[in-house]
Amino acid sequence: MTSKKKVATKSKRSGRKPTSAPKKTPKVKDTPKKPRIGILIADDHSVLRQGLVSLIGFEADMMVVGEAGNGREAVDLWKQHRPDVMLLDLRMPELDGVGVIKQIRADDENTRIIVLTTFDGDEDIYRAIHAGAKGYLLKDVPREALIDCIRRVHAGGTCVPVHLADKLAERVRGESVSEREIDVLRLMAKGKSNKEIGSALFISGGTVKSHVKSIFAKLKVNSRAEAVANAAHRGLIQL
Amino acid sequence: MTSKKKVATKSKRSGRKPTSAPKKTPKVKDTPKKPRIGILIADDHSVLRQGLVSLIGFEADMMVVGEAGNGREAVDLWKQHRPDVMLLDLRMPELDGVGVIKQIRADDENTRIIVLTTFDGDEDIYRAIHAGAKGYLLKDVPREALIDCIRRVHAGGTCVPVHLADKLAERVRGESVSEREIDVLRLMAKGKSNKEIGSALFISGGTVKSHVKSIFAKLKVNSRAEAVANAAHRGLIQL
DNA sequence: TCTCCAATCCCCTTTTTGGGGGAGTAAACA
DNA sequence: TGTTTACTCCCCCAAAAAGGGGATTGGAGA
Repeated sequence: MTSKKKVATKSKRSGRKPTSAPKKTPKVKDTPKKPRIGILIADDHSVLRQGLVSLIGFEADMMVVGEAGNGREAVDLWKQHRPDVMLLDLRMPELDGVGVIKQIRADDENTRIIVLTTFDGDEDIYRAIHAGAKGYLLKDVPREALIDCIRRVHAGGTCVPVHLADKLAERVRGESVSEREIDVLRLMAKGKSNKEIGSALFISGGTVKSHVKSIFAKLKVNSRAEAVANAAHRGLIQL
Repeated sequence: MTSKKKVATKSKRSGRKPTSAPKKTPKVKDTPKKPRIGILIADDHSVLRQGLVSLIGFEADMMVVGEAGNGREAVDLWKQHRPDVMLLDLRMPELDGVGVIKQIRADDENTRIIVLTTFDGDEDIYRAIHAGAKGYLLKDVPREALIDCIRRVHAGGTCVPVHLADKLAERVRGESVSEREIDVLRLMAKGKSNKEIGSALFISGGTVKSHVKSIFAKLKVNSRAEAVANAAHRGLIQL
């Protein structure tokens, strides 16, 4: 399953610290002194995995140590290889990205995980960062940004694109939707009336109405249909 | 922008017909007789493009002739290169996949286009196939299936995974939602009332109500909130 | 041609929603 | 300790939606 491409050892490394120590005689012994950044890839799209492997293959100071196609595999391979950096998709079969982060950080608080995903729903970002991800990239990142992000996170830093950071900040400022309200939202998306929602949650229809009112206020909408659309867009509920 | 990886000319070709004609002396003159399948890639995710380039690079009888990062670019590059097969993502900036298919088929009825996308919403599949796509793959396809699909489509065939074909069939059986009804759905998702929708579409609120009724019937739902959720899930509307 | 159906408009009734309030309890937080 | 906040429940009332019926037009297809 795992591709075994051999990296062409292009010298493009250490472009950030011009240490001005021009050893014109490249000693072969140098290589073991500088171990590569070991990277674990977890994504259910094989084509995308191949893209990452290929991109990372261009970098002399990085190497892919494993590829996982689902969440459980990701945790297993992490335990097996203990990579320096992990590239992780949020939406995966078996175990979703946030679950993977939580499980891994239960083992090692300091693991460097970069979430690389398609979705920019506020909730996804928030949950990933909150769970302990050090970076959050959308899959349309240019190649340089990805590589730069890996280096930054490996060095102990973080990386979140500005427009995503803005969403995060907005999310912190804005009032957050409570668990109970999300229960209501989910049933709302199934077409239930307040009374039906009340029955399902063992509360009165009037209470549901109160929840609905505060949902509207928090999401800044004024109808159930809009609330469902908004909540789905933010990633509060899955359709 | 376009990567210029040189293919390693791995001999893995014609693995389907074991012709049992083991030419131990590979004649160099063979190559021009068999021109490669020229492939154009259109996807807004650079990492995924890289993955495709890399995967296709392993095949001796295929080559990537161009990479587009959005719909408009895709059409331009198609006109410029006239590739044998085009791999196309549906969700792209500037111009979406279906729009690309339509524009290209206006020029050439016989273009072979494979839609390669993340979403399996019924509507996406239907629209793509209806617009003239020859193949429809989800991005989690294994590498072999992708290559096989390219060969099949290039040979004039089609390729749609069974579970997607099922959805297509189901869609044909079920009643389809009309354009006007989708207009209504879109405004519904924005929280508009029937009266507001009527004003926006220059029809009476009563007419909107009729549309809403038939939407409910077709989607088999009984509230606006559920209709929005269902329509979004099917890909009828985007949130 | 005739039929089907999308699109437009209308009637009726009952139920639900949306927008105002207020208010008590328990838990978390400063 | 006091304050906030999620969760629960209640009131009233106007507007909208849901569910039922029917009717006309014009175009696409059998």
